[in-house]
Amino acid sequence: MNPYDFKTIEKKWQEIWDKKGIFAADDKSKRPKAYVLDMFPYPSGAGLHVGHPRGYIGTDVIARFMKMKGYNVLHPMGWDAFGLPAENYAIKTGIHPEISTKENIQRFKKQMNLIGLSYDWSREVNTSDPEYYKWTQWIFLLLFKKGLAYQAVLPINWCPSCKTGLANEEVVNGKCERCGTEVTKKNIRQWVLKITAYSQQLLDGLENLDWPEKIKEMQRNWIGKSEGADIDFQVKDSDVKIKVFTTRPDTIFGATFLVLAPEHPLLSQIVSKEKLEEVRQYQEETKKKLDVDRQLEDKEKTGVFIGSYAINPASGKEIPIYVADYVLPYYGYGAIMAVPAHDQRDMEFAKKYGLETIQVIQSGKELKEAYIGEGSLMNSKEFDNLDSLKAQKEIVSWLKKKKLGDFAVNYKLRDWVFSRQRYWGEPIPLVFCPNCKEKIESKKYKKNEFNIGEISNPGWIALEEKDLPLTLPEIDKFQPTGTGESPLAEVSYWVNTKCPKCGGEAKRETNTMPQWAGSCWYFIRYADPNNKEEIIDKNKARKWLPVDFYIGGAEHAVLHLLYSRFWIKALKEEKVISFDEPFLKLRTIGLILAPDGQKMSKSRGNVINPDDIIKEYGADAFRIYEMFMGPFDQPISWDTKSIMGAKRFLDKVYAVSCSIADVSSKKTEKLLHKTIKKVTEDIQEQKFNTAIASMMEFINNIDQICFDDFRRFLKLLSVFAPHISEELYKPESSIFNESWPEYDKKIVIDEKIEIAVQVNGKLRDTIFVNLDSDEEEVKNIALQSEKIQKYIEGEMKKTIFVKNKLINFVI
RNA sequence: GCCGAAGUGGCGGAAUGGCAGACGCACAACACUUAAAAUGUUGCGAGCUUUUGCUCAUGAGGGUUCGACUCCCUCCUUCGGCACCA
Repeated sequence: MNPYDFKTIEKKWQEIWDKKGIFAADDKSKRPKAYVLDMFPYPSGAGLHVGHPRGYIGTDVIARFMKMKGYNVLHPMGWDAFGLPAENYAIKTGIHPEISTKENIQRFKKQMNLIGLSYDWSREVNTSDPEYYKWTQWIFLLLFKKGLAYQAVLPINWCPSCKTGLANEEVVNGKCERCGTEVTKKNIRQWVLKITAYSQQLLDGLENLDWPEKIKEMQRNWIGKSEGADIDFQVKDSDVKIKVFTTRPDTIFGATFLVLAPEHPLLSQIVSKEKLEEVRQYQEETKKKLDVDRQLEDKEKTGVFIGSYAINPASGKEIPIYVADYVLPYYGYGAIMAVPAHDQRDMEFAKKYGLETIQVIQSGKELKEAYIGEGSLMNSKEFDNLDSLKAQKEIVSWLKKKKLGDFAVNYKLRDWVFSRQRYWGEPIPLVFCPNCKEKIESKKYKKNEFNIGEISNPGWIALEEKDLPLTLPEIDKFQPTGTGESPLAEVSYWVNTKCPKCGGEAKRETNTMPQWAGSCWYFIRYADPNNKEEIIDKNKARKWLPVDFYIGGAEHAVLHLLYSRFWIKALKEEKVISFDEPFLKLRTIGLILAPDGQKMSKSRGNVINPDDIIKEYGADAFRIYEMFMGPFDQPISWDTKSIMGAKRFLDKVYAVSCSIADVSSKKTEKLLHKTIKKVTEDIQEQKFNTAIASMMEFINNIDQICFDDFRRFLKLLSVFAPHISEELYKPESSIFNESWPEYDKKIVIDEKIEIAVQVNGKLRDTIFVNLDSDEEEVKNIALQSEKIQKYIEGEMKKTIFVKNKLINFVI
């Protein structure tokens, strides 16, 4: 048997597809649309390894399948091209990120084309292209004007030696990845987006999405809704009230102290003179700690009494106020009422500092550990003996009447820190104008002169749409400034500008946007990539959006998918688009690990390059193997040996094409229809591995096949192995312009079927019976079997009969 | 610690209440060949058995059921995610 010449065939068809534009999405077609999308990659310097294409091939199978099913398919690809590695590479080598990024994109594209992926390259987008990021900036301004952007001073990871801010991934074990210095915190002015304004909507929106339950659950946990109460604690001898959130207002009589986070804003007002120094020192200590350290598992609790007391609004008792780092500033109000009897952390803290413990829920046993369950109340005055769930409602209502508290909902979700002190990102299109600042602060401005964003961030003025894109200035020094600011801050000709509102002297914002910005909305742009007037034409938006099928790594379960959903909800409110969830159906890919079971990475030296595999076995064999190796959503180790199986299968298909008969045998015909059924169903459930297995069975078991039937088989194969299928199909234009084969229900059915005969649930024989035989008929045949007779001695208690499956005699 | 997923031949996996191991890899024997490779044919969970066949076997133990890889309980292991969340 001659192996087929994949090199020639694959190159030939890739060129034909490209020339004829077979896979271009048609803006004018009346056919129903299917938008099939990959998560676009960051074009790293390392190129693709064999793990990346798994998702791309899966998406490609679906896109080609949908096309043959009669859909007008949109299947684009692009580049998430801003990001840290390109900038770090520039710092090291002086090569401009734009240049290295362009080179990387070339390489990625070449590798993708070798695989034969059916992308519509006419719609390619690149997030670092000014024509693209013009619209990223446009969306930012829309959010800003809507009041969804605000400034805050927040700590960033800071390397005191490199004098630069660090991303979380650049901090390894609390040390700077580059120089090994201990990382500390530095407060920096940041832009923050109010994603929390959409907490409930983001939670509710998950309901109707066809996403893996696991991913939905992760988003729910991330949003972290909890219901409880806000309660005010009056500070003794002061006007200050400390607000806390609690999920257990029923335990309020057991609240014997308050704990504030070291970052709590009211701390300085209520700390006593004697304790001032001690508290300040504790705050400093906390600053040195990284979140990681602060959250270490069995770390001993630390804290400081601040010398002041608060009044428990229920019991009226005076309770001490502490500051401790186990209370986090971001969650709730950065302050808790501590109930040592019913919260383990509070109990540990109380034991260490000798604080009072009052049990208020009956637990039925001695309290060695905090009792966190439900029960009847005790030590709670008029609420005694009330069930804790009921007591929650009554106590909050009672506090509400006294104006000391109210029912409240709290979310774990935090607002999104949106600025980066970096060069290689989208410039934030704002200027700071002292003149306008004064105008806003003195309220001497006309109605509609300033937008909501400008009024709530005095001095910060939005660029006008006609001035977008605000492009990155060319620089050749990418080194960090040492002050924590972006390298852009050094480019004075760029920074100093005129205010678009008043024409006065102004300075540009030098922070840039995070990498997520471009990926929040790229799928919108694919529908209308070259539009210079609008972000997207309304008709095209209606035609293509939202995404019907989205495939990517589970590592994006929370951030990318959540941020993107947030932007879409805001854009819908502004009527830019008319859908409120971007990705209707989502499926995740299992990681491909190196043969050693480790993650593939350059540093481990275990990377397998798809180019080498394709050179040796061909793109079709590579594609078949990637889809055959195991369930699509499970992680799996690469095994180059096993690809031989895929190659042999294709060689066999090729051999069949050389011995075509005039008519197919009955056996072959039946098998063909069964295979069509199985492959169709499996593709719809992304069970690509079993779809391929059934095609292998088909090829292994046919005896005599005619060209028409062989072509039907090739259609099934074509979505997985497109090149060889095109070649053998001998098409007019392309096999992908043909329609997906249908199977005949009558042919699929077997008239005689084999069923299992069991005695006491153990298999003893199998017999052939007519399809749909009834119990009596099967019983008669089964009892004739000698094997069965051997086992049937004594009284038959009952017979279990499952039509077309089995008969079981219970003795 | 919590949440989630998973555990099946030498290996990747199939079967999600009804004949465990489809399909593939590796391996072995045979055929073709001067030879090797490639290809083809056959075999391939373990034990007992001359064959027929029998017994055991899906991480461990228990349970439900006529019947359990599949459902329930306890435990072990691995992988992922989250982690002092008030």
